[in-house]
Amino acid sequence: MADVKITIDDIAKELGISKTTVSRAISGKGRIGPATRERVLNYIKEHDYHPSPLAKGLAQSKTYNIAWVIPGDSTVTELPFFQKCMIGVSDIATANDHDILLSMVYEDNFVSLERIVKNRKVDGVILARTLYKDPSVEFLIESGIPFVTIGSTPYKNVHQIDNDHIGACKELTEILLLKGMKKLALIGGDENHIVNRSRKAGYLKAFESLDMEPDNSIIYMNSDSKVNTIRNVSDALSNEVDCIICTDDMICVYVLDEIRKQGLTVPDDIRIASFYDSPVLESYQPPITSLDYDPKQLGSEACTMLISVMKGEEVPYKKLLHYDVTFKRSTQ
Amino acid sequence: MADVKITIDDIAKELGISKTTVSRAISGKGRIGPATRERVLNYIKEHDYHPSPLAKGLAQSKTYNIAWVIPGDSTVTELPFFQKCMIGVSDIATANDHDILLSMVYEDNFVSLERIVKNRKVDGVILARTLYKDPSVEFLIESGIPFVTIGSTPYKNVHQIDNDHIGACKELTEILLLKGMKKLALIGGDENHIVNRSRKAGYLKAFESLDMEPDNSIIYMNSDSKVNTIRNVSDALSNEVDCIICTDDMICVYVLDEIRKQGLTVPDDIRIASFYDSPVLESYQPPITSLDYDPKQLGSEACTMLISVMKGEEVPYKKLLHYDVTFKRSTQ
DNA sequence: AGAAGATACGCAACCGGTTGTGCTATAGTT
DNA sequence: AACTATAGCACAACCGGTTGCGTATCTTCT
Repeated sequence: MADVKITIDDIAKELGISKTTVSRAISGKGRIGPATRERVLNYIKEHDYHPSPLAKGLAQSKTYNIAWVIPGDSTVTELPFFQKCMIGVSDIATANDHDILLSMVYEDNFVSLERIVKNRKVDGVILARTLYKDPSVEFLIESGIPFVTIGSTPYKNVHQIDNDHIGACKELTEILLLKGMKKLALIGGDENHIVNRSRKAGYLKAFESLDMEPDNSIIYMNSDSKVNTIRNVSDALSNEVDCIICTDDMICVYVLDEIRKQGLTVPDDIRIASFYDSPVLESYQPPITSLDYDPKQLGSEACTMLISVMKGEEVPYKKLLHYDVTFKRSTQ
Repeated sequence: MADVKITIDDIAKELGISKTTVSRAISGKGRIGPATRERVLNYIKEHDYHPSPLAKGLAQSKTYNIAWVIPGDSTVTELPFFQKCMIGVSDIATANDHDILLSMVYEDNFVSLERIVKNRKVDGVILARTLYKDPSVEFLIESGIPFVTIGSTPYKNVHQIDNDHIGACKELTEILLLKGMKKLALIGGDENHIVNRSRKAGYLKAFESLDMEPDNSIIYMNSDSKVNTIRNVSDALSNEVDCIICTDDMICVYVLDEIRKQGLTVPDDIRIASFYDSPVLESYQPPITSLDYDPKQLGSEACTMLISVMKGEEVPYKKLLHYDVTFKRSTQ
């Protein structure tokens, strides 16, 4: 640390060779004698030399950074989902000598992302958003920068990765239907959000595959607030449903509260199923049927995908990660 | 976007002036005619020119990046705390034309941080960690890079910012003591973590200020697992305590579970108080006494502090943020 | 009107690397 | 022995900005 700052020129001078040679010794590219190479590498180890990423970047028009773009909206940041994802991204990025530049965007603005991309501070972008139709995707397409989205989008020829929400919810719904549920309600949030949209699609698919007809009057996709959710539960109960699937576990908490208030018990009077998005239901009694998935894996797969894309490799545009359909917390 | 990439030279040539002048027009430094300046600025707007941060950085030995360092350990990432903090950091950084480079560190290694600092990819560091004694702080001191820590550290002459956990817990304890609690237990996690350590200190201070003697046999600072916590609760109950303060709300959940199991009710048989670290207690019935603080503010203050430090300004080493002691969720 | 000072701008070096090209000595071929 | 191929290395241009210094033009003052 004492050495103020040591450059490639210093090394060249010290070793009596040209900086070209030093550079080649480090990168391993170009023709270089093994003995010389060894000398340089040793010198570098000894003196704890780290090449300036700025200079390197300037010369190669690369930054060795990737952008990690997540929503900053308060409702989303309550969930540990993105934070877990980020660990996966971080691991893979670090392993590939890339650093992560953070960008927080909001439902109605992504200036932070624009800045980073237009300034060319990154070589690629991982866009982790929740909206199905998302203007920032269009921006990225325009810009020409390599990117992958976490969460499905309707845009074509965009690299995207997601958990198989459709498949998981289809499976869950099928299981419940086969268990004999007659009136199976779905209570979910805004369909502009990928997760809700997908889970509803899975719900419908299950009916289709079993050749049954879903009852649209007990599908509630506007449960964005506690108030709405409670209204929907009441309505469902007055419709005498025997089971409710919640598209996320925050909704599930409200549903359970309301059911308890009305004097009903789970699972005797009514069954409840949900997805494991956050730990709020972790210690709930009785344990709730909920499906697991692994955000960290989602992150690392996304990063792996992006790095391939940045290398110019041919990568399939879409990848789905399967849920762990083992009902870990279920007693039902 | 069509223009492949436009450089400062292009602009100079196009406008028939030197790149020096263009550079000065942009930065505003150096003597330049207002008319010329206007021309350049207009051209830039028109052609959506963004100077290369790499070139700029290389020339000035600055990166315009700051590192955001957080723990990647799974127990920590469950909490939305750091994510909320990050929003504050992001806002301030963006407003000051800085970007955020992410670094995930672990209790037993901070290679990611080392890499970023040694590679000079950042101009400053915000270290958001939970350990009281933290080797990465020593590393940062050694390196000479400007940094601030979120969370108090015992190191001297280190810029640090934290919520006033001591003050808040002191106040909470005092209130409870003044309400007449005779046997007031404290159940907390490992004292190597800043928060636990501070809250215990506040607890003790309260007794001191009221000239009372704390009972060490009902202070349990090893509640790091559910098992330990439950054992501690049992022990406290057998000691016939009339109130329990939990150092965090995850502990509080376990405490409440156990109390319920033993057939006791809150707050009639026993009172429970905690801190609002995550939303797990949000919908608990009955609402639990818990103190609020604002992670986002913590983040933005930390970033503001860092930027001052980077500018070389004189900044007090320590700053405490006060809690909102309004007992929002309390009915007790 | 001439000198002094201020203003506007250009020249060229520099930040710290990468890389295409060319030169030289050695090894390999016939 | 003469000729080519190749390995090992250096030169110098280049990436895209910033900045100290020098110069030409314009004010201003006496």
